[in-house]
Amino acid sequence: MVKLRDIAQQTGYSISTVSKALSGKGRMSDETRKNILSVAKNLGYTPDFYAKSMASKTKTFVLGLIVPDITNPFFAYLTRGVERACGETCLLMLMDSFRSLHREEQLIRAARFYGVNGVIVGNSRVNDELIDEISKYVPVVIFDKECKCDNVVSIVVDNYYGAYLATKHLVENGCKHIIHFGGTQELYVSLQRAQGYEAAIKESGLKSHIVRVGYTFDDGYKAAKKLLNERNQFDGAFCMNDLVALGVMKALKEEGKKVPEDVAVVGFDDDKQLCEVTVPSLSSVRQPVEMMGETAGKMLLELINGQSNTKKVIFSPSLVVRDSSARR
Amino acid sequence: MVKLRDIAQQTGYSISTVSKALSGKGRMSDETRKNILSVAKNLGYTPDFYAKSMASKTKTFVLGLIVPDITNPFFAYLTRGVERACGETCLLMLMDSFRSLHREEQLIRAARFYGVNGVIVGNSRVNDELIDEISKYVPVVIFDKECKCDNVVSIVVDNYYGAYLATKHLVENGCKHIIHFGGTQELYVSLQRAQGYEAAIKESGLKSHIVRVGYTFDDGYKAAKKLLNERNQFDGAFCMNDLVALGVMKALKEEGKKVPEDVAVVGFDDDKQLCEVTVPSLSSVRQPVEMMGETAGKMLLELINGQSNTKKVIFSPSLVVRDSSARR
DNA sequence: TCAATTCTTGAAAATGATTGCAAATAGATA
DNA sequence: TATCTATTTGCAATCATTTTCAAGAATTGA
Repeated sequence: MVKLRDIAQQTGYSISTVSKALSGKGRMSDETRKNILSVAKNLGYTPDFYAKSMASKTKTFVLGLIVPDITNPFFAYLTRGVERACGETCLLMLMDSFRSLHREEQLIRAARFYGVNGVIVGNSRVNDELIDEISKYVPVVIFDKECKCDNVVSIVVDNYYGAYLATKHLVENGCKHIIHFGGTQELYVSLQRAQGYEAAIKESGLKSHIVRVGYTFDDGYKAAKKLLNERNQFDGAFCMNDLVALGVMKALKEEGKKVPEDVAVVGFDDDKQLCEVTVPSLSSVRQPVEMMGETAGKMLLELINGQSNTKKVIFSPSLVVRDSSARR
Repeated sequence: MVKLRDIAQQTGYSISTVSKALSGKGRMSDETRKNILSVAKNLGYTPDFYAKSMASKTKTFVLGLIVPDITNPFFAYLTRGVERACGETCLLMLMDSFRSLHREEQLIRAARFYGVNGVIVGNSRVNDELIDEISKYVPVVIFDKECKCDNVVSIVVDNYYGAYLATKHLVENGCKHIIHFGGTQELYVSLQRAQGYEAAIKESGLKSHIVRVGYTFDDGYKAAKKLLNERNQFDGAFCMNDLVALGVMKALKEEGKKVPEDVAVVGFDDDKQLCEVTVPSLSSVRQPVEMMGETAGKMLLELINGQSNTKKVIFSPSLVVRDSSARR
């Protein structure tokens, strides 16, 4: 491990001169600097991060981002947003809890020991106590959850509004029987979306019909299959997420229904890899994930710098209309 | 920021005693320890990570994983594999270079200062010099690249064989005119796949037809569209990756060709989110990504522990047959 | 009561860098 | 030659912690 001392010995200069030569701060003859620089390069010198950030009081920021499942595109794009907020000024440490509560707790605790100056927790099931505890030591930004703690900023999406938008869109496209293929009841997100759906339905004088399905392709497929076999008539489907929507579409196709002519379908999440690639392409409610990530990063940096002006940021989703619901 | 000195002043003990009390290492009276601990808690003391890890030269057992694009499912699953190798014994630090060469270099250099004991570099474009340099200080595992350096293990996939498998499968399903929708020529991976395709074609006495396309959905779509408009006849398509395959399928559908009846299609990468979700579901060549990640993690741990027995690990891909190529 | 032993505690060096200030050197001017 | 200025360089303190070693206090046994 090459240190300043080694370079000093090689060149015959003092440690401080070497330091100044490398940082470009001190004044010295060109010859000296050139000499030192070349020796440093030869020896393959790299500054010790810890020593450096201890000696100079300029903090090098490391932001920690904890996600439940990195293979989920939602979190992948979230990551990208945070990264953008980091820019060149700080590094991002991404930790995947793999949906394990235990691991998530472990990671949250570990974060503050690994030189992390702040933590972003994406969509966590961790109990509030842990967040409270950790936020005493390290600023925290958290998704889809609120916290009274000083050091915490919440970032949420208006799921209600997104569901409302999607349903309204189906109504405006002439759908008369719109089924909501929803998630399980425990999840707050599911509840919000179901309520948004109901509001739009009621407003339009239609009858609401909610099926509790789940979150996977299979969940959507099976539920739709069952409904169709039971001769349930419907001409619109607002689905919990894109995967469910695709499952529904597959069932429809198998049963000889055309999308969007017979049944219009809208998903949620707007996973582009999925929505734009299928035939027909899938309409979906888009959350501005990347921007949310960027905002999270910015908020966290503000918190770290002690300028926490905001407690909560709410994002509005928008509707992306593609072929699966374009009836006209 | 509360430091040891503050606790020392409050309690009247020396800094070193305080340090020992907190770390639990030194021997001292219970009273002293209890006293120090409570004051530390009151003041909300948190150890300075930098000072700590500078003073104690202890290993942290954090593995660094650098990927070019975390939104790419391939790397997301790779990550999952590495995580599995980590288990409970070490933590994973994931860094995304966002396909920026500059950032990748920055990350590789930075890695060894963040308490990272080893680095896994996924699919890097970084020049070998940097790898050589960094591997002097920290063990490295690298994908799709080889390196003579002592501290480096390479992990590669037999792309040639994968392409061969896919093409052979099309032949066995009765295809007579199989087109390869390939990637650009620069990429080593593209070249290997094209060669595997050619070998299988030659072996079967058919005529090879390679179209240099690219890597995106649009690339596949446009190329297929063009071929069909030019009245090029083909009944089989082996594509560079799944996205290209889906593009080709969309073009086929638009031109009234049925998959797999008129044209059988096979992709590469076996991105499940894509392959299983489309209609028809897409046959694809599967790389054992997750296992590759796990192996990478294990290799790295071995390197760290100084038992580097292996220099290179080659993985065999396999073919996953789904509806898009199932003719019988 | 004295020596031996154990327990508790603190002084000080080390970690690898930064940085203000002083010293040394060189060149220029009187 | 002495003085002054500008330039170049290095000393030493600092950062927050760990850790070794030794000193001092308390306890034990004879």
